[in-house]
Amino acid sequence: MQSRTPAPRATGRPRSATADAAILAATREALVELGWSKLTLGDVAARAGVAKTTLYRRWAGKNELVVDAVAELFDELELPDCGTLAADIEGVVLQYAAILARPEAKSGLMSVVAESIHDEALRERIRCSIVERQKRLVLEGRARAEARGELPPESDPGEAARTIDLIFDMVAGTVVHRTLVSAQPADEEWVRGFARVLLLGLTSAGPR
Amino acid sequence: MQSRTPAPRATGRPRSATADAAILAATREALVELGWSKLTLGDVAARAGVAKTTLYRRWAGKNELVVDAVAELFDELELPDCGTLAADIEGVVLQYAAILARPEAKSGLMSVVAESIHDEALRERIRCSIVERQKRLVLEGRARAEARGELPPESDPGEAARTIDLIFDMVAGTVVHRTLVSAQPADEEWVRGFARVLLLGLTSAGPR
Amino acid sequence: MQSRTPAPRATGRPRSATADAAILAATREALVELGWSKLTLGDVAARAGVAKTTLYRRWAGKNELVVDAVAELFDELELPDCGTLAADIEGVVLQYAAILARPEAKSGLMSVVAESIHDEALRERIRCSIVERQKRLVLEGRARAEARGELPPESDPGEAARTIDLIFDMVAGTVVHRTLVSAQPADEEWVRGFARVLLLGLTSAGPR
Amino acid sequence: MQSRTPAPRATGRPRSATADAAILAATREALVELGWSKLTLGDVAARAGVAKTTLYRRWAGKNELVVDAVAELFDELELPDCGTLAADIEGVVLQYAAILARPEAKSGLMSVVAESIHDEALRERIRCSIVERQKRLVLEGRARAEARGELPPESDPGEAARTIDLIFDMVAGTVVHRTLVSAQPADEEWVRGFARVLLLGLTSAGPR
DNA sequence: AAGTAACCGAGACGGTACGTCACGTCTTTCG
DNA sequence: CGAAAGACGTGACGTACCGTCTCGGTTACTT
Repeated sequence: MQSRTPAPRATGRPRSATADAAILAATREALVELGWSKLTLGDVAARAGVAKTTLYRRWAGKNELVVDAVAELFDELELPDCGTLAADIEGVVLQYAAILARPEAKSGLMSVVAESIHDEALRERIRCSIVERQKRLVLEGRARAEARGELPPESDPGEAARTIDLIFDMVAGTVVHRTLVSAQPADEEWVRGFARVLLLGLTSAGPR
Repeated sequence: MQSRTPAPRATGRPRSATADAAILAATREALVELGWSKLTLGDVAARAGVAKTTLYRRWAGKNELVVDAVAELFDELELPDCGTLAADIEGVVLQYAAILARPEAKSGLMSVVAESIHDEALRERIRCSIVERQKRLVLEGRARAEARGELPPESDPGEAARTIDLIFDMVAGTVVHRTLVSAQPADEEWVRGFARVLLLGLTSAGPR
Repeated sequence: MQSRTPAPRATGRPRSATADAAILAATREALVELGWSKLTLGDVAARAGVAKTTLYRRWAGKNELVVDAVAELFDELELPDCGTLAADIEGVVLQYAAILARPEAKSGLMSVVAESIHDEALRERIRCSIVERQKRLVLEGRARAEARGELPPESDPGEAARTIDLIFDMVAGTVVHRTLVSAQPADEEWVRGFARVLLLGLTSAGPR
Repeated sequence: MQSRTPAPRATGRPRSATADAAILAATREALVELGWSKLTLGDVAARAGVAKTTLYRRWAGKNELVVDAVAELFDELELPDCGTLAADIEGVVLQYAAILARPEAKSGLMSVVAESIHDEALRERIRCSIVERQKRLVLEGRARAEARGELPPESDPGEAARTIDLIFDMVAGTVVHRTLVSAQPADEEWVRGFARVLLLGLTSAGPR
């Protein structure tokens, strides 16, 4: 969320801090009820009990607002130490699936990603606010696995980065596709199956 | 795609066949230039050299139109027999990636999927027009692999279906995420790495 | 309605005669229900059980159609010989009022007259089809009154024409205004009062 | 005219006062050029240099707008004291004729009256904004004539009202019919003739 | 009896205007 | 001086009719 306000002015009446929270909450609420395309800033302002101008003073448009509203959802992501790599993978997949099961995350995330295709600034904002926050978990997981000796330490840093990215795309992408496109629940059983395939693929020794 | 027209009437002036093609092409063109949110049906009609009413006579709205326009892109999907399962997997992933590299596919697909979250009918339309068409490739690939003896024949049909779905979600989801969210190209090298992990995960013997 | 058809061809299938009547009747019906501005030719065609093209083959547009539909109403105008000038005037005013009491006449007549202000051809059509048909009654009435000796024979033909026109404007205009603008019924009592004033004004000797 | 605005709010940006005048002027201009049926609110808005929405915020539709635009024309009506009843009648008829000679009055007035046949609210609006404003002149004229002794004071108030209404329908109706239906100018000579008949009819003693 | 020309219904077509909605900006008054 | 309220210009929406056109099929005159 970190500072939409370009410069913290000293003078005049300060901006209401509660308004921010109310607006983001109202945005998520509207996202659930209406979806991205039918969500209007006027409606969000009304739900938040705030004038439209107040909203425009803080965000540049619908996309920016929704990114911030959705990003807050990912603040709760955390990687519990389950003891084994397999369990850790299952854990993170389940957490990610839990967030994506919430309709405000589905509508919001997909829509802003779609919009970001034609908007570089938006893409950057998404990466900072949402994507990197998730990738952190993958990094942590790998570090733990290496510490436990489940994975060999990767000497080539470039290769390491590529692997991280691949894992991340596989985890996030597969869960999203299961949830949104196939419209099937990413429940525990499914997660176990997916995690098994993922783990095998990553740990099986094989020629490059 | 097949038949938006609910009933093929016998009487009256028949619908112009060329108009359909022009409209869908114009839709893809506009999708590339403007993206989903800035695409307007009036603009599409103008590009297609067609009246707005003609467009509304055939499609219920923006979403339906875009689904059909994007679905045509997937008609060219085909599974070349590359001789080995590994090569086949690489082949299909590459083909899918090639389609998703086109901006009209990116914008269009993501946006309608996002919209489909709040629209059951749209979700169904997407499944019929786009998803099933892709899943067919996975089925074919599996059948070939079994015929070659690369994969053991699956006796439990329920388990087989689950595996197919998982593979499909992994392939499509990962490619989409790589291409759209991570905004990195799904080039040949990446595809090789991904296919290797996927193949190892699927073929490694292991306890369920 | 004297020849909408520009040239009566000899060959081919002749136009359905019943269609004309059905269309004009449907027009009057629609005029009653909807009024001029909400009346659509498509709706009239549907009511008449006729294709829109059939309608356009016979009339150039809404105005022309309505003029013909309304003109038929005035065919029934007739001047009964009531024995005295006073009674004759009352009679013709009552007849005119009776026609104007019908809503299809009100909407239709006023609207086409309003349209005729910007359409010379339409004005001419109205004059031929409707106005002259009414003026005939005034002429007849005057002739009878002269024959009875109630009015002195007018020697100056120009002056005679001017008087006829004035009477006609007074009768038709006053009845229309009473009925449409004041929205009061032109009942027998009111007609008696109006006819008395009119008769006194016309017969009182006085310097020009 | 007086206040289309249902409630004069205190808060928010007030409505532009100049916009109202510009819109009504533009309406009259368009009425002259196009007539009622070809007049579009979009065109009026463009002429007035105003957004279409601004127009719809103030008026419910074309009819209401035209009534107000035409009503302003009748604000200038005034009864000059010409000294005699005959001169006063001539004066008011001439004034009314002068207004009706303006094409915006012709098209506008006739059309809204025609529309009012199917719209009670519109009829009421016309009565308030236009008709009553004219009837006032008749009342004034009668009062003056009585004061001068030209007309006997009417004891029965019901009969007085009926006479006023009759005179009003005769004056307004006849002038309208002359101007619009007969499409002849209501010039001074014609007015003199008409006023003479009217005066004789009203003042000649006669049995009821 | 066959040919054929004009009719008929149905309905798609390119248009124009509709009246509404949301946008993002602006001008007010109030706290 | 910020915030609410709400009017403003802009532009797309989806709909309704317009008047024209293409169909397949039907009549009634002509030969």
